[in-house]
Amino acid sequence: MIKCPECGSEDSDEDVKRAEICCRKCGVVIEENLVDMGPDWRPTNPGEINKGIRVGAPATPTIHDRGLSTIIGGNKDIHGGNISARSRAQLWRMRKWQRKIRISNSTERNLAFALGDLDRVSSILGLPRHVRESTSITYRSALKRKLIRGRSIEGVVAASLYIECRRSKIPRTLNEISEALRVTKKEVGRTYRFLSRELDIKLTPTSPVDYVPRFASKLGISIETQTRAIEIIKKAISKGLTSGRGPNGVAAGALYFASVLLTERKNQRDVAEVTGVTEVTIRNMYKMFVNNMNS
DNA sequence: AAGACGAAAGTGGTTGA
DNA sequence: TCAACAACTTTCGTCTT
Repeated sequence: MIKCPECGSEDSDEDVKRAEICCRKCGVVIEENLVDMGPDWRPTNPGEINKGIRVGAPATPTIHDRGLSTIIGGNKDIHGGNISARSRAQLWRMRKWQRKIRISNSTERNLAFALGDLDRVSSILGLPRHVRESTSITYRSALKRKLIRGRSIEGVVAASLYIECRRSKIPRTLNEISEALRVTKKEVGRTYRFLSRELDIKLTPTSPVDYVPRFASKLGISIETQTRAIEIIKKAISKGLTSGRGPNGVAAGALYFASVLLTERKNQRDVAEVTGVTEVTIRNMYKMFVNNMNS
């Protein structure tokens, strides 16, 4: 168990889904971007589960050929000795063809690029592995259905990522994703709607509640205040005040409101900064909460 | 001086004819 | 396809602490 650097409590909470460890007492995030320390092998097919096979890389959707290709090695024989010029030439030709076959057509090349982007971005955003994998699966099906045509690779990666984050209930805002991938927010939004229609993916609207823990820990807001913010949001939802309003705006307003109520006041600029909405929106949400929550 | 507040105009997306 | 519309942003001036 890890000791919290803020309050010294040893009661920490490991959230595998969000890849975070946070303190149960004060809510501070102790560790972010957890690395899965489990074994990096796993059965590559159902039959192998029982056999307990422990070798070989797993087939992973995050590499364009699922990590199953052969790599032809260097110019030494198995004893470490040199090999003849003729064999060397042959090896060279074999490698050449291997490369060509591995990334043979435009589809494969596209996938290789896309998965590279995905890898980079998901580490920037600190996303757990399962999101990365399901994103690459989504991307593959988009590719197979020829939905990439006329769209940028980054745009479709961004959209797939956005979809999978929402599905796994660890939403990232359009802002965060578009920034990480250098795609405009507009394009991500458009592509995301297109994909969800074409691939028949139905998403439940994001609940502002899902944003609270992450925003709160970035702001250094205590668990009590977080809990209060969540209560506020739930109450607002049940009164129908949130419909049509951006979930991150609602989360921002509720966090600000809660921080004022519990005398842990944060300034609007900081809240605006981490939640990706403007101070004006926070004020509007705040006003709305104040006017409607005194019952 | 920094932060909070509000007004007003602008922007991008959705909707319904 | 286009105009109306709501949500949100930008900008800026004023008030409060």
